[in-house]
Amino acid sequence: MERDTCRTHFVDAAKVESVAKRMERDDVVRSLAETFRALGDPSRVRILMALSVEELCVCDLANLLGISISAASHQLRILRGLKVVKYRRNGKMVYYSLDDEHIENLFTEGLRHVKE
Amino acid sequence: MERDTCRTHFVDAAKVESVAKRMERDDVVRSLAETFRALGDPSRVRILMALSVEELCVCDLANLLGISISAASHQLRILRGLKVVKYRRNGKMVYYSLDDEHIENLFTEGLRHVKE
DNA sequence: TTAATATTTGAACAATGCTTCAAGTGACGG
DNA sequence: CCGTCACTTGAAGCATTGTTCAAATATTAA
Repeated sequence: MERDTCRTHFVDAAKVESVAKRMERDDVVRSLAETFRALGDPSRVRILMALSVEELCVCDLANLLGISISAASHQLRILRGLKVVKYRRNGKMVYYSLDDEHIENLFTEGLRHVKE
Repeated sequence: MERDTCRTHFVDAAKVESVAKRMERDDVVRSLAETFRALGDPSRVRILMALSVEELCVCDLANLLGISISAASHQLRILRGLKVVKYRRNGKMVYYSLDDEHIENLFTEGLRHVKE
């Protein structure tokens, strides 16, 4: 059935089996990928960077990143949906901040990696 | 010039200025985003998951994930290019493993986040 | 060298994503 | 209630991405 696999039996079936047992469920894999993808955009990385310093309103964020308020809001919506950022409303303004310390850690660990 | 910004002066210019100083250079932002995006795909998350257990050849990986060898190789190329995984050749086989412990940490920290 | 195997690569196609523009909420003040 | 301001949302257009198929490379064995 599998047409595109290795023809020999050099595949270590036992090894594959033992690794297979350690794999997470599909929905976990899916949301993990979604979360990483959410962080995989320059504007959204800058948002994380800014919010790792302090909370900001949408307007300040947009000014800081040099993008339109609409664009900023769209990005924040994605991050919000994945619990990367949280927000609080104060009158007309909405202030965003990082959701939890896992995000902070993800961000700093990522930074360390790209900086070698 | 900026047409889509807030009209009032409720923008906290001092705050924005101080945050702006803490922002990383553009190329750092760019590669951080690239790295996160590289992790932002279910197949590639599974690759990380598998390789966090032990090194595997392309064929075993493809079997494990249920994707074609060609597809696996394409994904590995992306991860290789971003120093997420490294490889060693042994005869005809190529064994892949995670590049460094930053990646391992990124992965486990991400897992913790999606699992609440 | 030739054949076989493991992996890589290129091109093409459908699907997804980011940005912009325009219209829609929600909150406050007059 | 009406207008304004901060923000959100929907739709359209264009770019990017993941997969597949086919052809190419690399290594080993005969």
